[in-house]
Amino acid sequence: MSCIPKHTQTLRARGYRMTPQRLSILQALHEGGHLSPGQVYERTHATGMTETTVYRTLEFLAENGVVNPTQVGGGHLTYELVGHDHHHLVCRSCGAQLDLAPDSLQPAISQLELQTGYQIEAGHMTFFGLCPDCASKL
Amino acid sequence: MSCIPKHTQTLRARGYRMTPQRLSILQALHEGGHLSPGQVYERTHATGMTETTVYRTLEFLAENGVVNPTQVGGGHLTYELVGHDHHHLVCRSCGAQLDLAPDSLQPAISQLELQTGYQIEAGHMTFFGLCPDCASKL
DNA sequence: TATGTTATTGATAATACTTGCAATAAGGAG
DNA sequence: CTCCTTATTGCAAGTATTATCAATAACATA
Repeated sequence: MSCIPKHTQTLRARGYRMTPQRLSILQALHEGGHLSPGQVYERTHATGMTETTVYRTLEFLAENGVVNPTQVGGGHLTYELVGHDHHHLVCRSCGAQLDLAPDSLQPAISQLELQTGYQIEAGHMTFFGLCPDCASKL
Repeated sequence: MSCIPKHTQTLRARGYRMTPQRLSILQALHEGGHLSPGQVYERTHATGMTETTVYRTLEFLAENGVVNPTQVGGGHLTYELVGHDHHHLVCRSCGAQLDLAPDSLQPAISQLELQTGYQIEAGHMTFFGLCPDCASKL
């Protein structure tokens, strides 16, 4: 079951349009998990996708809450569909990555929502730190 | 009082060197708060700084825990000295930003450290969400 | 189903960022 | 103080990302 029709509705309701390019990118993210703009382009350019469109569409989808932008490692951005939520913990020294349960931050986030009145969408946060191995070596 | 001598020691202890370029970049961050690579370059190129060196040095300092890379808004990275810790909450619709107290995440982070064994350095996290105004409009 | 409005795309050009390598200089050893 | 090792820099060339604008096509309406 795909959640793509739902996103189509969301966008239409706001006056935007669903296009083959947007569908193709959503499909790629649905199958691929986190992908960088370059990886999205690789998976979609067979159908006549442009790099410009990939970048623009990913940013557009992020603004509309359909995908989450995530900073993994050294300053590079990846994107993933909302609803595939989980958090990352990456070692700043060796780069080792750990996935964290989506609700591991829930208490903290609920607390922040109460304090600020914001409706927080923190489906995909990345924390940096030192893994036990590297911490013991430094 | 500057904390730069302390960072010099840290780097030397690991076999790295302190250079005029690194000092100049640390100084700029000390005065400027968060800065993008471009902003760092603007503030330092009078002394003969290269763009390449700015990018390389910021990445180097981040790897060594001297600066925090922070993703603010649409995929662009800024850096700031550690020790100026606080978190951000930015509205994905109108861009409004709120600063959060540095210890507002402490309980959650301590919890994660226990679970994973990692030593987490989350001095500067950015959360996205909807501010009360935008939430009511959509 | 045909039509009009306007969101979206693609091509091009500009800017931002990264990589490779030879030349330089930090800082430990003598 | 001088020399040596090698971390660091600058240059030049490559790749990634963003901006501009005319041409296209989604989809609401009749």
